[in-house]
Amino acid sequence: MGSGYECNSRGLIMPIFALLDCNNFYASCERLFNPSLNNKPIVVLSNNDGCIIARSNEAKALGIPMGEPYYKAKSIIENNNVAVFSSNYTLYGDMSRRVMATVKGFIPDVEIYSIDEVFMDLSNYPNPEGLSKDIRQAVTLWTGIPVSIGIGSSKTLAKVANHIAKKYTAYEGVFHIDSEDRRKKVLKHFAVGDVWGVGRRLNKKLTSYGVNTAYDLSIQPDSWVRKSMTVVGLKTVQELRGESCIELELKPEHKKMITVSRSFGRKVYEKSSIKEALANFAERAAEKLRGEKQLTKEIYISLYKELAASGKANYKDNALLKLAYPTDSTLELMSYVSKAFDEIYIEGMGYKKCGIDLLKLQPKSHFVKDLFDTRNTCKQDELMVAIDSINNKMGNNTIQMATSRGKGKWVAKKDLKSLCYTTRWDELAIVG
DNA sequence: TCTGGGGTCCTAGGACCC
DNA sequence: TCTGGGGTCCTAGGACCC
Repeated sequence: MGSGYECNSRGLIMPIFALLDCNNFYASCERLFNPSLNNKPIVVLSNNDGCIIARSNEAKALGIPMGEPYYKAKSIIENNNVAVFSSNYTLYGDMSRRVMATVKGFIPDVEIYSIDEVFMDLSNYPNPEGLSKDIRQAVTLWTGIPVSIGIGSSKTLAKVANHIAKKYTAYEGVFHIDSEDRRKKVLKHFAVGDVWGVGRRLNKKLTSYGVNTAYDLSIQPDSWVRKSMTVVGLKTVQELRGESCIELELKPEHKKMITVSRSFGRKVYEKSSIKEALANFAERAAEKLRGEKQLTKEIYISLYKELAASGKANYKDNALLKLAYPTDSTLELMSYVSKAFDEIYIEGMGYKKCGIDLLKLQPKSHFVKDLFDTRNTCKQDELMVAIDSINNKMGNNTIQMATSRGKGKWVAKKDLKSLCYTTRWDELAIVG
């Protein structure tokens, strides 16, 4: 306590990681702008209003499971007056930025791990626990989002500690695995399936071998772990023992792929509708790509059809396009996608979903035009910059390519979406 | 054409995460 | 057992080479 450094059994200095995680993030965001929902159950639905992806504590207490299809939970929801929202990613993204900005005000060295989680390196701070309490308080005060913080000598242990901080209110939202005794005690009561890196599949396998708790896993021999969980699992196990193997990623690496895909609200047969959807996705993907300041060299197009007869739910038709020259132009992407689509589309087929991936990305700054490249890239760049800046200022889709704007038969259902309280002038929250 | 052994590169698919 | 969309990483296996 007090030095800011922990030592392991060999007397080596160990790093200190903290993980801040927003409690029931999406549900908390919705509640923020609707105080009448305080202490009331809330659920948030996935795209397409398909299933439940976030629940307030009250909704969890009602026994509504995570990932439950909406229609299955409908009776519980109606009987208990549960507030239901379609997901509103604009709102969540904006609230996330506010939370992260608050954290960065305390700790400059952070890794934003997901929309509602951030890892911090507290190795050089004398009182990690006190500091975490201050951060937690500031985030609550300045953003209204409740958060929990877990502290440990590896990222995996910080994750475990975070679970404890959330579960046991007596710790007031901050829990530190600060000794060997505490580490063992905690891991012995921690289900192996809840460990970061152990998914459904591995959980099943491990429990079948009698490895039920995180502690059980942590004492397995390396060779066995390597064999049954690959090198990834070995890292997890070492981290559970308190040895840090997964470093903080302070600077986000360049993205390796960009995906835009969507399920349709229903089966879609019209060629023009699917083409319109793909054009939309190409547009979105190109925007993301330019936002990342990268170019793409490969486009992967997938159409998902439903094969009722085969028992298999989804069957996929793909096309992989390798581009002669890397690009970030919406126009080029759209024309490639459109041509490839014509080749894989089957007349009369009912499609349930489609999407595109951009692969083999490379930084735009590294691009050198060669003699055989006859594209007018400068002119396209100017056009794209103009479109992006207008769309940024005036809202998405202010300017859109004609092929991507249509009747929108493919558009997903979003019946219960809340307003964009923080990002759109016309939907600002009204105080009064 | 198979006979051996060894190596690299690429892709598809699986498993995990939020 | 797929209910959603967007990611990353690892491995097995095929193609191809000597």
